[in-house]
This record gives sequence, structure tokens and C-alpha cells, in this order.
Amino acid sequence: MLERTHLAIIHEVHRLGTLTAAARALNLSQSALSHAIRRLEQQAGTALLYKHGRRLRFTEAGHYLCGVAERLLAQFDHAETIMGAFAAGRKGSLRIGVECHPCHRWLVRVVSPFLARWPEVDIDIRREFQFSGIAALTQHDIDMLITPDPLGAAGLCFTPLFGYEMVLVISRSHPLATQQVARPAELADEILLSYPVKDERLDILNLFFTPAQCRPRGHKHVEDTEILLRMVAAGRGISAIPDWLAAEYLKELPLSTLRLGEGGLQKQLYIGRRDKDRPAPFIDGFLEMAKDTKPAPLRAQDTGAAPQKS
Amino acid sequence: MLERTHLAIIHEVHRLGTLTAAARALNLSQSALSHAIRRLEQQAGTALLYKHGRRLRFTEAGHYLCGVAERLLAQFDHAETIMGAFAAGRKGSLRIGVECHPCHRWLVRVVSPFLARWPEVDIDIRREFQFSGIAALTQHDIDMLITPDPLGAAGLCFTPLFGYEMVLVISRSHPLATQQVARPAELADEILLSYPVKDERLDILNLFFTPAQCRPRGHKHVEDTEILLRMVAAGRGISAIPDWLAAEYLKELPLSTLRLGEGGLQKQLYIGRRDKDRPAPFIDGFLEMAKDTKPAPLRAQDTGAAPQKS
DNA sequence: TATAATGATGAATTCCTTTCATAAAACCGC
DNA sequence: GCGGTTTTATGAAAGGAATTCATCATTATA
Repeated sequence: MLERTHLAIIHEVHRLGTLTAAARALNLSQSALSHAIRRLEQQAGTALLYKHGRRLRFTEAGHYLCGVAERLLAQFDHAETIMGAFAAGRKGSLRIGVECHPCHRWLVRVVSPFLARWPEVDIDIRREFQFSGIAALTQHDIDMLITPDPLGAAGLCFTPLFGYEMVLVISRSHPLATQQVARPAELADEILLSYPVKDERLDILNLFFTPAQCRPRGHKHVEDTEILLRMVAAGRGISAIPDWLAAEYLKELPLSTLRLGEGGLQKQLYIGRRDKDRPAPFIDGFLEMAKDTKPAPLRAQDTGAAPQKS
Repeated sequence: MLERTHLAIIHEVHRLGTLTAAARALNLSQSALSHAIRRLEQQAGTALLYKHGRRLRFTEAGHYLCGVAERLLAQFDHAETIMGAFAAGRKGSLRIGVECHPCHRWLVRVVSPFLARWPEVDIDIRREFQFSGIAALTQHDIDMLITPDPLGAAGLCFTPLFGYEMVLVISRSHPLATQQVARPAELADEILLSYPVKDERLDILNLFFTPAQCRPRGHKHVEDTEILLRMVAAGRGISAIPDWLAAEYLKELPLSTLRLGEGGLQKQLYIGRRDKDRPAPFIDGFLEMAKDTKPAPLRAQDTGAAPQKS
């Protein structure tokens, strides 16, 4: 079987012209090369070299193999370089799952500098999961999960990123716009606008309406944040989004934010990963950058809702 | 060092999913693969596989190596196929030297069917030599030499192809055109036209004029056969060419051919090669085809010169 | 829970590669 | 032409790396 060593020998003999020199270059004895070439020739069933004076020349087959050697050796070298980058933790891929629809703009602010810092790392962001994000993480479909709901699962660990408050957004011309706090019963006649997520994953339903045993009059899904908020501003419905996301739109759109219940709907974003994962530097790097990237806070004077607590 | 066997192992494990199956496919024990992969991982400095249940899954580095394996193994296989063709004598290259200017059209008739019969053989035809064709042959610059002058040299052997006669061609309106035979003294006032070859390699000088201690009045070189013969037909000079070549032009051009001296200038074309060359089938094949391809003979009624003797 | 399937591991063995010592051939300068 | 030098070839011995064997650990299946 043709092996890499054979190619290396052929290559060096071609480069240096003599067995002796090639042997020196390969840290082998001249005899070793002679034997190796002889074996290779026997396997190939054809001569590769012949003596011309006391030098060696390549037969046609040898010459062909020389070309093969040049190409393949380069590919081996390249592969080993890449493997080195993997080993050093420079290269890899990071499949990030996101279970937080509004997080997109924040995530972009993390990913951009990350790509610059770790140019050999491929990033893949996924939003859709067959079952849950947690399952995707344990099944190695993703390597990291950004979620506000760190459901315990064996072999996973979660790191808190930042706290925030889910606030109600309503049109500035809405009768409730003057209030600081909204109560479930006051919203029974509203249309709830939300991202296209299953009801059981909507905090405003789980933690606000359901405990009060009441529901908004209607519920519609909207994919895009901008469109959703424009619909709210136009009085077509109400919605609940993170305070820091609301902050970004308060200047542009005629919106008001209200606290959801007395204490507000406090949340925390977590980043989860498998705790037995190989400790790749770029994974820690991503974590650091994620922790260092806080969303812009919602200032108290902008609205009645409480400022976020980092 | 990353070796072909490593790639083969990675590839089979990827294809079959388990070490045990891959080991069967490679005619090795499961233990051998386990050890081999472990060694490879140690060298690479990174894991390639990890256990997922009782199956194996690839790490990113392993996945990368998998791709490398697929590409490189294909190239190895291909190289071995080609080497097999070399060994079987189907593939090769044949560098043919030609020391016989008029032979071009004959050579084409040999080479065309040869290329069809041996599609994997590259043919290269050379006419110019640093020293001589013989030297080029011994120095492995060419593999075969077609020549009318088989100068003895150690390690070479010559096979006769066919005999022919060098005949004098003159314009049909030339005073001598009625003769059957030309004698040197009768041509002392003529301009000799020849291919651009050194004087010492021109048979009409060596074997016709020089023995008679006389020379033609002038001597010009012409590269192309067609042009040369048109100049002769126009009465601008005389020339000496093989009878079979003259035969091809006698119908088109107003030419006459005369025998050079009483016995005629008899020649023989040979094909020479190194006798220690690896006996490649396609070399024998070329020889056979060359021997079987006789030039069209010059018929007696066309001219006064004798018909060629096979 | 027993059973089958799979991978991991350490020690022994086998096989292949390499080296050593030497011969043979070819070139170089005299 | 003839030693001296350089180079490849070769057979036997040594060395080392890959492989196997036997066994254990883990996980899935009935």
C-alpha cells in the first residue's frame, strides 16, 4: 500500500537527487531508503528509479509518483496545520441555539467582535429545535444555548448573563399609558401580540395572566420586532418585551412601557453548555464576550417601569 | 505523522459507525483500531471521537479529518490505479527522435493508429538534438530514434524498418530528364537543394559527389518538402529524396527521378532503442506498427529509377 | 435484571522497518 | 589507467511500532 512515507522519500530523492542526501534530510540511513524504494517498486510492479551513472533518475512511473507526492504531501501538511489549530483551540465551530426571540440584536453585538477575535471559528446560530433547546444541547445538535429558562438537565451547566425585566408595551395614546403598573384584569380586553412561540413558553401568559386566572381577548403571532412594535404603537394590540429592547424603540415610536404586576416580571438570561465539553478557549472566549455585552438599560425617566438590575 | 492508514481507519469508522465493524472491514482487530485512534489523538493533541451511548461520534477535529480522509484516500486510490497502468505497460510516454527529414508523412501514418491503440501513452516527437540522435537516445532524452544511420553505440540496438533508394529529382524539362541514371560530373553545374542538415549528414554529398571528387555549383537549405520540390520543378535546383517520397509528388509536379550512380543510392531506415529498457508492451507495439507501415513504393513505369526493394 | 454489543486497556507477540557492515559501481584527479 | 571518493545495493541483525489476545467497563435491549 502506497503510504505517506513513500511519497516523502520519493519527494526528497527528487528534490535532492541522491539517496544519500535524501536520507540525511529524512533522518534515515541511505540503506533504509534503498530498501523502502525497492519494496515500493515490488508492490507497484514497476521500477521507479534507475541508475544513470551514479545518480538516480526517475522512470515514467517514478516521475508520475513524484507529481502525486508533491500534491499529496502538501495536502497532508495542510491537514496537519489545521489539526494543530483544532488542538490549540483556535479552530472549531460553535453552534449556538437561541431560545429568546428578542435577543437577536444583542447576539449580533456579541458575535461580531467574536468573529474578529477567532477568525478560524465558524459560528452557526439556530432558533428552531426539534424538541427543546435543552434537548438539542444534550444531543450535541448545538454547543451553546442562550435561554431565559435554564431547565435543569444532567450534564449541563448554565451561566447567568444579565437580568432584565419583561415590560408591557402599549401605545402612548392608550388609556393605561399614564399608569406605572399594569394588572392582568386591566388587559382582559386587549389583543396580545407575541413572537411565534408556543403559549407555554410565553412568560406573560405563564407568570402574569394565568396566575390571575384571566386571558387577553386575543393573541396573534408576529415574527419581526419592528413590525410588532409598530402594530402596538398603532393601537392594534399590546405586547411584552424585555426592558432593554423597549428602550431602543421608545425614541422612535409612540410607545409606553408599564411594569407587569407590582414586582414586575423579572427574568434572567442564561447561557448553557455541556459541562463535559472539551474546554476550548474560544468557548470561554464567547462566554466572556457574552457576559461583557450588556444590553442598554431602560432608564427610569423614559417610562414608569423600574430600571433593570444588571 | 498522519498516515494513510489513519485516514483509512477514520474513513471506515465514519462509514460504518462502530469500531468493530470498521475493524472487520479493514481486516484488523477492534483493539488495533482503538489503539491506533488513541495514538493518533495523542499525536494530534485533540480528541477525534467521543462515545455517545455505545456508538462513536466525531468531534469537530475528527469531522474535519474525515473530510480530509475522503479526499486523500480517493487520490491514493487513483494514483495506485495509474501506477497499475504503468506496471501493466498500458501507460507511459514515448519520446521519438527522428533523424530523417522526409520521414514525417510516413511517421504520421504510424503514430495515428498507435494513439488509438494505446490511449494512455503520450507521444512526443523530436527532430532537434543537442548533439546527435544517438547521444539523445543513450542519454535518455528520447526513447526511440528513427534514423537511416545506425551508428553503433554501446547499449543500443537497431531494427531495420524498410529499404529505399535515394533518387535524384529534377525538373521534367531538365536536359537530363530523359536519362535513367545521373553521374556526379553531370550535376557539377547544378544548385543542390536539401533539408537544413549538416553537410556531413547528407548522403548525396557523402556517397555520391565526394567519392567522385566533385561538388554541385551551389547548395541551399529548404525546410519544407513541398516547397523544395516546387523549386525543383521550376528548375531552380536539384535534390535527392527517398523514392517513395518522390512517388507521392510525381503526379502533381513536373518532376523526373534519376538513379544516383549505376547501383543507385540504397538506404535503409532503422529504429533504434536502448536494449536495457524495460520491455513495455507499447514499445513493442510501436515497433510492430512501424514495421507494418511501408511507404508506397515508386513504380518502375513512373520514372527511370529502380523500384524500391521492400 | 440478565444478556448482548461495544469500546478501552495492558501485556505479549509479531511483523515491518531500520541499521550495520560490506560489496559493487561510477566518477574524479593525477 | 589507477587509487580515492562518492554513491547505491544487499543480507543479516536489531529495534520498534503495530497488532493481537484476553479481559474489563459501559450501555443498550429483551
